[in-house]
Amino acid sequence: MKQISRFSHFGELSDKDYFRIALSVDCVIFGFEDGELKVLVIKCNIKEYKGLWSLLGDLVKPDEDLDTASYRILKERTGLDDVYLEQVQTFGQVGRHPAGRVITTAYFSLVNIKDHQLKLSDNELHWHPVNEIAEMAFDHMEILKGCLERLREKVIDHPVVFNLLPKKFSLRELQSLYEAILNIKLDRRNFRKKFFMMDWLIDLEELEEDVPHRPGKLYKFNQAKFGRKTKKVS
Amino acid sequence: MKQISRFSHFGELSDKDYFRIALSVDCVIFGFEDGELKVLVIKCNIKEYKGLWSLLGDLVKPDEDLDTASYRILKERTGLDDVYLEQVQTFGQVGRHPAGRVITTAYFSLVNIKDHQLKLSDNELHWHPVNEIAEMAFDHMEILKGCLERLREKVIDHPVVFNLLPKKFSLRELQSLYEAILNIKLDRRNFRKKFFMMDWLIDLEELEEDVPHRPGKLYKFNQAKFGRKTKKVS
DNA sequence: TTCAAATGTGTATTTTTAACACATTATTAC
DNA sequence: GTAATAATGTGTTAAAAATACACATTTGAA
Repeated sequence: MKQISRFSHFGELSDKDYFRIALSVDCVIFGFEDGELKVLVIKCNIKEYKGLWSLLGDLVKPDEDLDTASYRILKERTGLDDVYLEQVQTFGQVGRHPAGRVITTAYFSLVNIKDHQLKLSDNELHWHPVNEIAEMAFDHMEILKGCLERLREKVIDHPVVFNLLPKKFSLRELQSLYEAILNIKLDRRNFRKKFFMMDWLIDLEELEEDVPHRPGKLYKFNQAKFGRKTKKVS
Repeated sequence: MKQISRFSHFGELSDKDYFRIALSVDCVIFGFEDGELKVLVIKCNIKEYKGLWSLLGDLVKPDEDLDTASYRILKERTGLDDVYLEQVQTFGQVGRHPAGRVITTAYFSLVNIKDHQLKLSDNELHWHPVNEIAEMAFDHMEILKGCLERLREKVIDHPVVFNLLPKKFSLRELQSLYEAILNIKLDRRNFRKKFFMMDWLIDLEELEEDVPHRPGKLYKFNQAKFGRKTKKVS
């Protein structure tokens, strides 16, 4: 109770208010490729979790905001600037990291895989199908699940999936993306009807190329209608 | 980049991976009284925010999980054990706390005000109508807004509001609670119909007492249908 | 030229949500 | 005890949203 009082009411933090704690952010970076939802992971080298996949994360710096830290990681890892990023949950279990007390705040982000293919090769980074991951290092499986669930809730009401697609895309690609995220089959006619009604799409009057079948029309996201990408749409 | 590698891949955290950071949790404790949604606040005594309301929070202990810390605060402040608690968001802006770098994880909780009236008197705690708070200490206004928004989303699909009511309640009380949370008027007939359809309620075959009008039937929450209070219902 | 595969399109049905009014019951005031 | 007050309790109709469903068209490939 004394500690509460000191903390809530009176001046500076005293030495014993601090302890050896590290703060990190972990990014669940989603991508979409070959009809599958994928997540960017890296092989874990610490002995406790040798060989398992882990998420991309880093310690937060003393003078760095949480959001800034996660943007930094994304930039460093994917080279991408203008990505969708959303804080999901903070994981603070005492024993979650073998190296000590590390609290991590999880973010999910949505990127178009094609936009940064080049950066991947010389690295141990890897796009892994979300559905095919059963085990990860640390509590990263739990983090991944939490972020996936949040993504699923999000896409139902909010136009965020466009961050996973190239600028121009067909309705088939869009539908297949929703099916991959939600893990369900959708009716093509109802899907199209709904999207046209919502007015989220702009018809580019162009056709797909290099597809082994009748090409579909290409669309782009009606961004003007929603303002900044990362802003929540009500 | 070196720091990323050390952190992600190799053994122990080195000294420079730590910095003077304090971790806290803040609880937005909601209650319902006199037809209003209220939040439990305390007068802030630090000079920068003298006289403003602040949320109830405390530093997390070195060996304490985040969830445990927020339960502890609730227990200390309200005397209540079995409360609904949900993590909402972590606030880590560099300058958010005048005493130093303090990162806080916000939780909201739902309690029945009547259950712990006694504990309040000798304290500076105060139940304040949510709608009448315009300014708070620190970034607590932002935290409150975030939690309120989360609560609003939550109550639409999930049976959590019962935590704000006494064991026995009338449909009028229940509806008035929804109206207070969502800040809208609801149609009484549709409201009742919906609740009976959802099968969330058990008719206690009792009537209200001490009401200055025709008493309504009393109900209790159909808890058996949903398992643990704090568990998410899909 | 034919085949395969995906595009593009509309209607009927069901379900959900929203709007809406009056008789009944208990309390209170006279 | 009678009348006034105030809230309870109850169904139907209309509108909107979600779902189910089939066939002709276009292009690429064989």
